[in-house]
Amino acid sequence: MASKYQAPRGTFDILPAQARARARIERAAAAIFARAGYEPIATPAFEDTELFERGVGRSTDIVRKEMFTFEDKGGRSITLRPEGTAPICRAYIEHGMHKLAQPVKLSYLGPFFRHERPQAGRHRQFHQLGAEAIGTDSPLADVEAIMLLADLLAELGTPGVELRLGSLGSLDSRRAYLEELKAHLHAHEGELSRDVRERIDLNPLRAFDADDEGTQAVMAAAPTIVERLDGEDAEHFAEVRALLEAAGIEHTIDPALVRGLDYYTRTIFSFVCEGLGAQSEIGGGGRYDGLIEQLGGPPTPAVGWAAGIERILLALGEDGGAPGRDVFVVVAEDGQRQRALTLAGELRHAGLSAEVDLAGRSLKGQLKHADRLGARRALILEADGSAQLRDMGTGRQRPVDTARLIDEVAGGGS
RNA sequence: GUGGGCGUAGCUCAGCAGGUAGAGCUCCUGGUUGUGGUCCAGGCGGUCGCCGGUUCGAAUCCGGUCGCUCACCCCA
Repeated sequence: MASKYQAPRGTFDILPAQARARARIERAAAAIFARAGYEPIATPAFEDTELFERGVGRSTDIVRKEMFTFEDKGGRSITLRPEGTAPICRAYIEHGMHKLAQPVKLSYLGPFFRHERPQAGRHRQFHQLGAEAIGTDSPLADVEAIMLLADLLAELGTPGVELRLGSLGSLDSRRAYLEELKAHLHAHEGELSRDVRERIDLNPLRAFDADDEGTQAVMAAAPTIVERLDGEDAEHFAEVRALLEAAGIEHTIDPALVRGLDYYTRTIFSFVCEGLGAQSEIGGGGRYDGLIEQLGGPPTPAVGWAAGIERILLALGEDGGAPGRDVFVVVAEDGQRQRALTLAGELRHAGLSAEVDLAGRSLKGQLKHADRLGARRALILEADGSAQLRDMGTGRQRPVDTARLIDEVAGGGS
């Protein structure tokens, strides 16, 4: 344990057992994305700092205190990406994707970086997978996106998942609403908990999920943003809700739903999972109709989400299980080692997993090793050139002809 | 950035009215003159996070520091 070097704070090594559990998630997501036509895209792990300042918003915690920012040798300010949507929008604009058939549907998977104090479900380098549908303001796109994440979580068997839904309206109506909410809170300052009172101007929405009674009473009479949506925004939200109902996706309206980025408009949503610790959000997203224009592109509505892979793993409680092997080739006598490797090669070319002892173990040691690896069968090569195929489950073995090895292994049960 | 808990073998931990380090698991070897999974024996493996202080003597006490972890904040 006294190793001199450790993975940097908030980072971690993904060891083989973990890698297997992650691979399952990644495969499931890739299949869901492919079937729905969300094509993979990958953007760099770092971008110009300004992309995030303009895209995510200078007032957000992410930009104010959580970015890994440094200067490159040319004096440019570079930032390790804290989120995936702004870079994808940058790519959309840079490659003129507005000229493609709209919407452009994309999916991604990769590492992201935020300089936060680590805790359960929160790391400095973490992994997200996500989807974006760019170029349509149809509520159908909002619901299709939500369906993808709901499907993924369901297919993985994630327990206790809940969908929270909200709408922010346009940037203007959102700003107006927040002023109204602050005014309401200021008018009742005396009845609020100290915590909430101190954050009225910083984060008034948080007052909605305060536990103390005084605050709850004030919030019961507070305006909600959903009530303040104007005509088109209200209609859009109603359609999203109706479509979710039609798709059989349960959800609850949450007036306090918070997103960490400034660019969201209209629909926002969050999948939460109890029992994850303090970081209960497993994935979330929303519509960002103004972002692409904000970044210098043509006015382009879009919707998308991201989910935290570490959070999904936490919710699944998975360890990855044992890898297993189809065959372990054992030698009864050292002179057979070269032949063992050759035969393992044949098995591998046939699509089977096969290993040989690389450590000079005794016959007994090799079988023990095969057992530890979870090998289903052991092929034992005798000094006289004959061979036995041993079923590691039952302990039964029979002679086999290594000239017809693939047939022998594929055919017989043992 | 703030607060709580914790830092002893690869892993999980015991040891702590201060006397100079242990267990289980893992791994390797043997018991089994060819054959694993149970059992038994042996072996490998530790600057007791680091620095300093008290003491004849510290893993055990004190101070500092670093790290991990949980929570606040905030979020994937």
